[in-house]
Amino acid sequence: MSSRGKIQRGRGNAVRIQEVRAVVWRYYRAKGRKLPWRVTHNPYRIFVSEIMLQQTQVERVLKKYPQFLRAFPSWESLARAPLAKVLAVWQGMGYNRRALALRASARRVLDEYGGKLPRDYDALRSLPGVGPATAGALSAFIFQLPVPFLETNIRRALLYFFFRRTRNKVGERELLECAAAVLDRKNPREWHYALMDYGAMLRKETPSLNRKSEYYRRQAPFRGSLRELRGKIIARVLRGAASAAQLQKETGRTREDVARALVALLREGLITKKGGYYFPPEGN
DNA sequence: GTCCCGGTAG
DNA sequence: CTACCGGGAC
Repeated sequence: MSSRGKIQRGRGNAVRIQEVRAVVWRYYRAKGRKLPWRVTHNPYRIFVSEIMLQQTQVERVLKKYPQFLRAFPSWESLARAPLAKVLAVWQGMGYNRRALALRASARRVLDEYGGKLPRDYDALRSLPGVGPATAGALSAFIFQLPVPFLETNIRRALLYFFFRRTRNKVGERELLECAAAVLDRKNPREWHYALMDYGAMLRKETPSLNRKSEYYRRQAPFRGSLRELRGKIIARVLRGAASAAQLQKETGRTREDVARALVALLREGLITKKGGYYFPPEGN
């Protein structure tokens, strides 16, 4: 913590932390969101939701989540599913590599951990598609462990509570220390739900709060990007095999762009190629 | 049309 | 640090 940090030990700060907790809990009791992945304790279901929620708004996940769980209700069913099927169900979520990572994680949970998600943070962190935010969320939501973590809503809430008058950018370390300080160790699961809901509320009330975070990055435009093209190619190939020429014509993009996208998608295993035609990934 | 929102991996 | 998706707000 920096010298002017807001959460150094001391009587005043202890009071401040109690106030923050009280505000957050009060808001949660009144306006907390009842989300499908919050009413379950099934590790698989919570794991799926956390992968889906990466870089993806709650409203979109709400739509896809039940469909995905119907198609793949367990670690086993997901692990055995053909990649093409998983990608097909995933369509609309964006960032298709998450679907690969999700199935790969299911396989590792079965093969390495006998179908039981490990409690250990580093073991979670080593699963494909699981970074610090997701590992922390899984620790809290599945295992009720007091692991502080940062994601966008938590970041926003902490900036609001502890750095509202600060002019400078706030670093991740500082924010993580705040997260650890306010964490209610009696109930980490509900505490993080509450803090995230508070942050989500702030987004509507005070836009752009997160720009005070060092973590904040402005995004490259989506229109005309390779990302957009990749998504289109995957969606197209799932409907039926296509040649590069077809893909170029149908997407209206340059041959170079199409070639670049195809090479990358092949390398990542999101498509396959046979006799000049591109297909969804092969079975098993 | 332009901008905004959101974690992980290489 | 950069690449990865898509929908919704303005």
